[in-house]
Amino acid sequence: MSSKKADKRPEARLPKGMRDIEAPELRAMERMLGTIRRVYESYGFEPLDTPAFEYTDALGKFLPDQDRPNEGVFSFQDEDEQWLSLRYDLTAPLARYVAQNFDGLPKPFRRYQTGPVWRNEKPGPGRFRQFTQFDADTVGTDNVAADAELCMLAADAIEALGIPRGSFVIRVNSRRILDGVMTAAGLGEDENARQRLTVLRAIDKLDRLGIEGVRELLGAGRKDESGDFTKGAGLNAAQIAAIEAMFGFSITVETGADGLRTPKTEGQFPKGFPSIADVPALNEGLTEVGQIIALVEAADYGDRVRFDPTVVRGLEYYTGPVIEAELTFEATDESGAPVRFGSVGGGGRYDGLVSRFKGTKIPATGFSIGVSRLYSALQALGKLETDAVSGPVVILAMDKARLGDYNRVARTLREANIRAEIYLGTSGMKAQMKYADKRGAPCVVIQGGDELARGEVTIKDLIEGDRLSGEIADHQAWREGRPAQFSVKENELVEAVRSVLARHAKASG
RNA sequence: GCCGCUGUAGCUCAGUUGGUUAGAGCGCUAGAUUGUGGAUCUAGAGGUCCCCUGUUCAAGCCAGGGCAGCGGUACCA
Repeated sequence: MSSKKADKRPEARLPKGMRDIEAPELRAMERMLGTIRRVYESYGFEPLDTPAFEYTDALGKFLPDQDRPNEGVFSFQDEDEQWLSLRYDLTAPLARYVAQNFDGLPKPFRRYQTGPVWRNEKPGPGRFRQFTQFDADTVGTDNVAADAELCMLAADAIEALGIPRGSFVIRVNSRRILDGVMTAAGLGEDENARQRLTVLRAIDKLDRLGIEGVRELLGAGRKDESGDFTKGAGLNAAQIAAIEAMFGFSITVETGADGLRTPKTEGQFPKGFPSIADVPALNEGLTEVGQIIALVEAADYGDRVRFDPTVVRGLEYYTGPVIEAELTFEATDESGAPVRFGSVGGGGRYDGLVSRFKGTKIPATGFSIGVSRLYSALQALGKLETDAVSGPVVILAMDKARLGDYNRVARTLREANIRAEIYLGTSGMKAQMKYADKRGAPCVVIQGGDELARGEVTIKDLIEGDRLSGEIADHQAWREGRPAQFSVKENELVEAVRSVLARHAKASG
């Protein structure tokens, strides 16, 4: 029988696409962020933090013809009716910060930043509405050395996290190459803007759908397994062949007698289309990617960074080189099904983002790691020490009148750098033992009337006790035998606890 | 947004052609055991059978509508 009162109780539940992160993951995540931070710091980037929300117009998310914030971002109105939005990445707030503080900043300005971002989209497996990014950006230079550096930074960060060389690749392309190819294919005019977007989306899906699927999307369209039809770009066979020709473009680096490296590009369109040298955007794009490849090869990153004309990235603001960090190994999930991790980070050059706020041109380039995705990958690779922190030593509250003494015991352990806590509940000894077990305590400290009278403390090694329990079937014997416990004088407490901790550190290491 | 699948205890699930008081395992709480986490045994708590409407003497089961979750797809700064 449910009362009306009960019906009014709120349901304890998470908003969809949100999640709680508990101690083991939180600790592993923090170690991971520390590793990435050290790499970013080593390249000279400075930390910056900005607020979770910004004025919506500063984030640049207005629909062209509507006075309301775009869907996809969480927005609300301030008391003065101005629209505010939760940040959906860390780049837009950076652009605002740089524009606002431009005169006082060193140029180029280099900063790193991590924190949660929010997107109001349908959540999926491994996709949440709140997630963490870790960005490094260089603002105020159009030097491709900045883009090349980001490729190396990405490789260093991923490797520092324990992903071995050969299990990941940093793929580089340029938006100008894509634009040039589309121009060559006859899609350069303004009226083809929509078609160009469709073409980019189709190319972006090459790794997932294969060449056949991309052909369908470039042509009439494609029907997926669920029966849903995706309209294609409507290109003719010759145009499709021209786009496909791009997949064969290559860049090689030649080292001359003087030790200087010169990039050499190769590729050609089918008959009836211009040569690549005759399309300015394409030429510039290949040149800048060639320079990046030459720079990373000179620094011995050539095995981890390579040109890939199918990299597209976001459609909205990239203007030059685009980079994507991809994991190339496969793993299996709990049910044994294969999982591909794919992209764990990306970025590129966005020359228009800061300029939105100022009249002058301020080029910028950046790279962003998708922290949660990378975390799942590390987990699948077994590169996370999730149990690196053991539970605290639990001091049993045997006698309430003696809480003062127990506090002294706790303090002694803490001063010796040992995590320790007094049982703070009100239940009896049995429940306290269960509590210590559940907390993952390596041992408990027992000081009841017997020990007090002798000036001693009893230490029970829970891990050793658990092991011994396998050999004891009879509960009476288990209980009365008091396995894995011993008593020492009060002043030997720290030493005794340390010996227990050391025993298990060895056993697990 | 579109397509498909699934909704029964905290979790995983069973539930007969529609038939009385809806079950199991695990988990949880307590006792056997007043100073001992495991094992064993016993007991207990825990249910809007997703919601609404309909069919029927009778609905967890049938029909219609809705909602939610999952999977795929689209979009993704």
